[in-house]
Amino acid sequence: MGITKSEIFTDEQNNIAKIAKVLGHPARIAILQYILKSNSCICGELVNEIGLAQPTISQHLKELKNLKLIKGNIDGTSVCYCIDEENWMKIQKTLTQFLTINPASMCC
Amino acid sequence: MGITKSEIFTDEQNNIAKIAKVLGHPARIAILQYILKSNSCICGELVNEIGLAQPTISQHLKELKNLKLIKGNIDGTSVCYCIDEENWMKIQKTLTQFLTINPASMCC
DNA sequence: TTAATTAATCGTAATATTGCAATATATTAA
DNA sequence: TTAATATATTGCAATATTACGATTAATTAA
Repeated sequence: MGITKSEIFTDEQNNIAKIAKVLGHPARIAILQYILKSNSCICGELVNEIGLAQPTISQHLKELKNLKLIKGNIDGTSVCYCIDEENWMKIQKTLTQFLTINPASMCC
Repeated sequence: MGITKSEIFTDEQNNIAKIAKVLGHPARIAILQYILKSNSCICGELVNEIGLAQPTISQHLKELKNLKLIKGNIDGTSVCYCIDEENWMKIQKTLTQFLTINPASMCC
């Protein structure tokens, strides 16, 4: 089918999966790493830095924006993207919390 | 196209994305949460617990096994799945490290 | 205004994912 | 052995994702 049955899962499960899904592409990881690395905001340099076409980068940026990992500020003809600190922290917390194992639950 | 250009990204970027991709489905999150919650290992209860067909669950389990988040022990006709603690920790570290922002890099 | 620049959107082809019925495999029980 | 049970695999249909050329929209420079 190709369609995920979101209805049968909890909001938390859907939320964690949604976050992970957006992080599940190397181009988006590369974009985030580049923004994190650059002390200042960046814009279309991503197209040169990463070897993907401009519409492709734009599409990936859109997904990162939708999840609110980044935000874009229009600066002349270009757009400056930066980390959306507040939401990043929330997302970080959600994933970190999920990944934190209670060792007592292990058995094999 | 639908094909990810893995060659143009670093191993680290591909690795982080691969991990996130596996976590990017609510059924797999639900499976992991169930294993974590149950004090003992589980097997086909997942099919009853989660509202998906047996082959679908089996497929999701396979992906979790491939990433080594879980491991399966054959126990009679059933299979007991549990967290692969060692690898889970590694994966946890990889993601957590990536998500840890250096606040100095923010600008907007 | 017009040209240049930059980024977003549209349309589309190629590939991947999700889900399940049917089937195969493997182990245990009788 | 045969039947029963549990899980994995195969094959397929429906949908999603990735990537990019072409185009559009928006801003700045001349």
